[in-house]
Amino acid sequence: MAKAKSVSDRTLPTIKTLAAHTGYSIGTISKALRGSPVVTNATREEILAAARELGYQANARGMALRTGKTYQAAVLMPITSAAGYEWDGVEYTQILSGISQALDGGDYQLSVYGYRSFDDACAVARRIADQRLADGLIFSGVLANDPRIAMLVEADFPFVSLGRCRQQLVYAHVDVDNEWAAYAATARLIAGGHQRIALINAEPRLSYALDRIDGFNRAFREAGNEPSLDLVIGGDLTARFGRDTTLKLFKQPSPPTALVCVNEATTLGVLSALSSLGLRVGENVDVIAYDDINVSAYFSPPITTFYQPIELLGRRLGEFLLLRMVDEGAAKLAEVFRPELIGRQPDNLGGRLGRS
Amino acid sequence: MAKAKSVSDRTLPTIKTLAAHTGYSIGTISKALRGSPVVTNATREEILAAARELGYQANARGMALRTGKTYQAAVLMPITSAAGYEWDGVEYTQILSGISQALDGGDYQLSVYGYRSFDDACAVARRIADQRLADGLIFSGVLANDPRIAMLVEADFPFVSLGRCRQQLVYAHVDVDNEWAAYAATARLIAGGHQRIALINAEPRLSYALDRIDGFNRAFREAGNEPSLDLVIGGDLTARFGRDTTLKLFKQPSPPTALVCVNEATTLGVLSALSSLGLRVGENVDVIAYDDINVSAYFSPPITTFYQPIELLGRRLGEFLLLRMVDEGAAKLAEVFRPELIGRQPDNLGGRLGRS
DNA sequence: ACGTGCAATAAAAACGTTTTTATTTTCCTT
DNA sequence: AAGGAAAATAAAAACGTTTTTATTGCACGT
Repeated sequence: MAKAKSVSDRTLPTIKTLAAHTGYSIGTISKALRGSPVVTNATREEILAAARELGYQANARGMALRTGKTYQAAVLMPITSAAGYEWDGVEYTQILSGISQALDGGDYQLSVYGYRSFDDACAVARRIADQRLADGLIFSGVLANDPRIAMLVEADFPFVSLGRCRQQLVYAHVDVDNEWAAYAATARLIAGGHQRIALINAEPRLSYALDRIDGFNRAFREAGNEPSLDLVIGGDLTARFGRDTTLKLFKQPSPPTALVCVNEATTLGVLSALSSLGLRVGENVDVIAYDDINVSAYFSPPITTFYQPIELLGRRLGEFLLLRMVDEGAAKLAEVFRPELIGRQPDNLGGRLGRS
Repeated sequence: MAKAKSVSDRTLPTIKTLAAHTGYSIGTISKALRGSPVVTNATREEILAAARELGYQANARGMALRTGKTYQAAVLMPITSAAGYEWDGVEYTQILSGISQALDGGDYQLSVYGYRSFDDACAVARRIADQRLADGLIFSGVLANDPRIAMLVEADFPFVSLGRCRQQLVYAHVDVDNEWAAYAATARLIAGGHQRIALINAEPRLSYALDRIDGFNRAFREAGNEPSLDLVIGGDLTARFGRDTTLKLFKQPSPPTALVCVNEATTLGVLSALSSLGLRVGENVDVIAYDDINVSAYFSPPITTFYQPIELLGRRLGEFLLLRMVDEGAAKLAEVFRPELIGRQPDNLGGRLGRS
């Protein structure tokens, strides 16, 4: 039985193969392939033809070693522990998908680094920058005071963050306008007659959780009311958190009459809790949420949400990183998306707002 | 204003730095660091101490170039197009998380390759193997007759697939026992008195979709009934597909009385449709589903599911790949997980089965 | 005392590139 | 027709490793 020719047997054509094949020196081959103007057009054509013929592909490791570049774009990804896994972090599929789209066809390869804790994330980021494991870095889960941003800015290492910190630093980033998002949702509920509004929020050390609280407060302030700050709860964004929190809130002497939920997983938990409490959305209580994987339309009842174009955020992250890696200034690379309201049955706040 | 020292200014310690620092030659340094037995213990200690002191870390590119290894583990990931994004592929977060856990601490770096179509996936797989862009490959979405498996086996390139094809080939894989899973769900419904059972399935070119149909058929056969094959529908596994399909099924003259749903996204769509049709799960109709991101407990009503340990599958994929890359035979690297039933209200099939 | 064999280390080559420096060729100027 | 600048290409060096080959020093047996 003849053993199949293993992929490791064959040897790939290198620049040397091309040199032998065409009679030019390896230096000339290299220059021709890189499009250097010092080689004659005729020579270049000849070499390119040979490259095509032999199926030559530049060896990334050789290039990397010589140039010092890695041709890797690193992404930090939170790793969930197996135990109580629930929906958590699912939007990462979209983010990676977007980044991958941006990188597609270019020279950069997407490299994923998992981390288990924030400290871990910092350590990994530092290692990537210090050892130049990649030419650039993308990460999310930005804290109000994020040491990664400070460190990377200081080191002048190319990166793009999904989210903004609260320090006065210039860096490339993409974000959702969380302040406005929370403001708009809260204002809509206030206009609908609500005073006791709960905010099911992310952990308050996260920068965007603070932004949401700011928007929440602004809505009350503009309406001339005191914000119901006792109803602002932060936690991990799982369905369980949504349910547990809701059950707790409605045990209070003065429960909320409406809830703003920061993602769909918590929303699902909130709806589950409301249903088990015998409360009906749109009648006894109102809920406004934010999309991440866009299934709110299928909840019972369907929930009015603000749509966040997560995949687009991902694509922009990738695009910005590419620019940043070719030394585009960080100042220009910033984009903040405003979520878009998608009204759904039976959110009849619009009606209550006096429109009909 | 003094410019911050950029990360690209400093030069990292190399094996040469260590050589200069200790007085040994670079060859000896290399051997000492790799733990070769030819160097004296005293020398090794001395060199390791110097390495620690200078914070030396081996340069992956240098190693890669010399050894021909890439120290990259590639993963093929489906890329969803931005347009109608819905939940699709969210389980990839868990899979990547599991793989990342397996790779953690080792020498291999996780490299993600996006693909937009099956042909694209094949092309990317071939490129990875041909050009040795990575030392190993993981992919999912296996077809009954999957050209990637045939090609990689033929080339003897290390890989692990999530899913099994229907060709007689020896290759490392991890899978869910889909035949059994569908069998168990269908049998449970048949025992509960159902005859007209729908199977909301993946596209039938996918190997596991066929496995599910097999199990579905076996359950009917063992009960001595004709399977309701007209109620087996394949499609993309979105919530929209679940809803549209359900609405269609219940317009038929002879609609199903129970449904088996292949993942949670479709389940959500199915529930949404049932609700809009005025049907109540556990009363007019029964539903059994399969977990992917484990939120079925929060559906209204909560749905009985078979739990699939997706993150564990991911971890096993990574573990198997590591073994495969050090030349462990593929034959030993196979594991098929059986999902576990998680009964939830208001699935009262248990009651109807005559237990009480 | 003197090769022998072995242990320890040094030196050199190689992996596939890019880049710098050197050489050859061409062609223009006088 | 000779000299020299410019153009084209070749040669060599370098990136950081690992591995193969060469060298050194030393203990040993005779």
